[in-house]
Amino acid sequence: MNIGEVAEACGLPAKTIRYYEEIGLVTPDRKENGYRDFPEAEGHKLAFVARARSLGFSIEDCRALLALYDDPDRASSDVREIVRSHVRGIDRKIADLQGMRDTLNHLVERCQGDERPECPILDDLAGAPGLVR
Amino acid sequence: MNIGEVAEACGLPAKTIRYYEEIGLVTPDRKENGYRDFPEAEGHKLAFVARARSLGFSIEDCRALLALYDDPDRASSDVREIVRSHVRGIDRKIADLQGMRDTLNHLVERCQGDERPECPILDDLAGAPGLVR
DNA sequence: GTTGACCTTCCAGTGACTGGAATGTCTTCT
DNA sequence: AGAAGACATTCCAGTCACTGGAAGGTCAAC
Repeated sequence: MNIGEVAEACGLPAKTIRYYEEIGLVTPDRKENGYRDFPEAEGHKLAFVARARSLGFSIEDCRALLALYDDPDRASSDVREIVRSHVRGIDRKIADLQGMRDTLNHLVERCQGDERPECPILDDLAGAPGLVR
Repeated sequence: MNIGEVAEACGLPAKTIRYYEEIGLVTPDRKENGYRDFPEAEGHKLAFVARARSLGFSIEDCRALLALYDDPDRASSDVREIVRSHVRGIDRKIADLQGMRDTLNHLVERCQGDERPECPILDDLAGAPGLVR
């Protein structure tokens, strides 16, 4: 399979697939003309990585997950631990974002949003002791 | 004020403050010995940016907010629009992360997490038609 | 005079791509 | 046979917001 076909199949841009080869996530063959040739297994790996990335895993997580995927003697607890740790990270991010959103929503509520310069949002950012801090 | 003092005061690393000068967010004076000298107004700007960054605003948002902060003829609606747009972005991120978390939690629930290789998580990533997809 | 804390600039690296230039190859049409 | 257009290749640079480190200058205290 050419890079274009495998890109179409797994939903990743060709540029990204070349990058994944560069960092050693996949190792396609080469045809005589220098074109990459992806056997089925490499296409599967790319689809695997695409799905893992869409679930927020880092490239290094993907590398670890791929290694487990390739290892018939893996322990499923190893997989689960990677995933659990990732979920903890996601939970932290969600909590951070919710904190920001709540603060910002309070500020937006208190701002008239008209043509006048008075603005509790700027006052807060400038360090004025607001109600919500 | 030296960079170290202002860093202490606003809670930003000195490196970050130098970077902010490089990209034109702040413009400290210079002493005869070449050291940066931050007048009070520049220290306030840094504190402003530090707070805005902690609320997730991009550097370019900070630049726009600083410009409004400096403009006595601003309209508070301009401020509010920047903030609202930022909140929309945060909401999108939260929704994305919650989607990931829910999917991952379902997968973790179905994985035994023992010494055996069978693993619904890997099956899902590999594209097996799982229950939760 | 020497230590140590502070300051300076400059360069390189992070993560995960993405864009673009310059060039080569393949397929199809005339 | 030649030309167009779609595909492929490599390499370099840029993104965002810093962060680390090297090599060196300055200042205050002992």
